[in-house]
Amino acid sequence: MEMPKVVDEEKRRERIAEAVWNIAAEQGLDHATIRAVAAECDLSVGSIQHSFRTQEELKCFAMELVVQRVITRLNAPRELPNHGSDKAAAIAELLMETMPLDAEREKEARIWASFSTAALTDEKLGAYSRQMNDALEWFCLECMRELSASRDSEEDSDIRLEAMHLHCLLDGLTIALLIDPSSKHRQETERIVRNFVEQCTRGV
Amino acid sequence: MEMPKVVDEEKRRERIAEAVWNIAAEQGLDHATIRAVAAECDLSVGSIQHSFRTQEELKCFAMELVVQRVITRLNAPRELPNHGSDKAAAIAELLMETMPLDAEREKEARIWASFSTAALTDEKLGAYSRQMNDALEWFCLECMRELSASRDSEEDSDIRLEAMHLHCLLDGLTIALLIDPSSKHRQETERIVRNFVEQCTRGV
DNA sequence: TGTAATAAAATACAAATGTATTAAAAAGGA
DNA sequence: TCCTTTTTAATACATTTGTATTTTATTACA
Repeated sequence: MEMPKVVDEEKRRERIAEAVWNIAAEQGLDHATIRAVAAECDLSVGSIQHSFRTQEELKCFAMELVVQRVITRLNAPRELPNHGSDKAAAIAELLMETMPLDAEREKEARIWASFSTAALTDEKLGAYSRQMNDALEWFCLECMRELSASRDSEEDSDIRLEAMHLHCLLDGLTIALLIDPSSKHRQETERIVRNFVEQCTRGV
Repeated sequence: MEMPKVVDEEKRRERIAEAVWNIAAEQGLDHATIRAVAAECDLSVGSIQHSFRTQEELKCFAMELVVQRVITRLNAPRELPNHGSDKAAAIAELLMETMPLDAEREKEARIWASFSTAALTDEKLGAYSRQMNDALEWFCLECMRELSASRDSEEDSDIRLEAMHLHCLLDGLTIALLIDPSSKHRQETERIVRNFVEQCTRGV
């Protein structure tokens, strides 16, 4: 007497959210109107409305999902070489993967930028922005702990500060690459990240 | 037979542009509709239209003006102590002034963030974004040159890279402060900037 | 197969928005 | 004071946008 529920509602919602991402990356979040989103994911406006009562709900979900995916990836278990320069190199690679060095990650970074900026003037989105920020900070902290493990124990507050330094550096490098994604700029980005890691292994 | 021109047209345009800034900082650039701008600066829609033919023209001018003012401030001639730790401290102060550590600068940073993000998907604004970026990069480079002047000459390319590092760090710290402007966060920001300057004076 | 429930699509509609047009007001010289 | 020009205000209008409403199509189960 009930239970039609043919389509996977959650999958549908994610598909719609991804359409929002596409538009946000290519035209800015403010262009993600219901109709534009419907066109982007080949659905009718009615379908979108069936999955999301209001546009606000849709935008929140779209940001929640992107934050959740980023966090999942940052928290993914990893194996690192046990010691020495191998480990440092591995961590540098890890950090590099967060940078928009190819088209796919550039798109992700553009999505991040548009939602983060929107979050500055939208309290609901602000919560997700802080979540994402915390996750990245934690990720940087883990990296710093790994890097400083090899050398004489340092004050934890110092490591925290260096983690925040790293975190901000990554954000800034990301922005710089979005503004100028030239290959020269990409190379400089790589060198800066590697230098940072190298300095950390040497202790300062 | 001509020349009424009572009001200073340029002043008027700047006043309107500043209204755009206010709205961008408080609600996001997409809320800066003609009517909202008119209300913000107590003018009629007709007056705005007299000064700016289209909304696009207004947004471009508003960004051009903000970029121009930032650049002017960055390029302002300064006197620095001649040598040693005094100079380093002065430069740290200089850098700190670019951070959103009070309400006024936080507002400026929010304006910067909204326009910069809009510039990612608006080619016209993109030009101004790159201008501002170059100016900040140059400013950082000057700071790094001052800091490294005291110690053995370094490769210029290394200094350039450190300048880019500093530049990105400042951008990232700015974003972090916009997301979490707590006083604890502000203190951490100050410590990171000072540590950076100090490390530069020591050479690495 | 038929029927109740659900999903999708189409339509409707009010509010907002950019801009063009028109009317009013203001201002400086003759 | 009057007249021409400019500025400001008011109005009009076509689009766009969010959302509500209505229709149509689909699906699972009896």
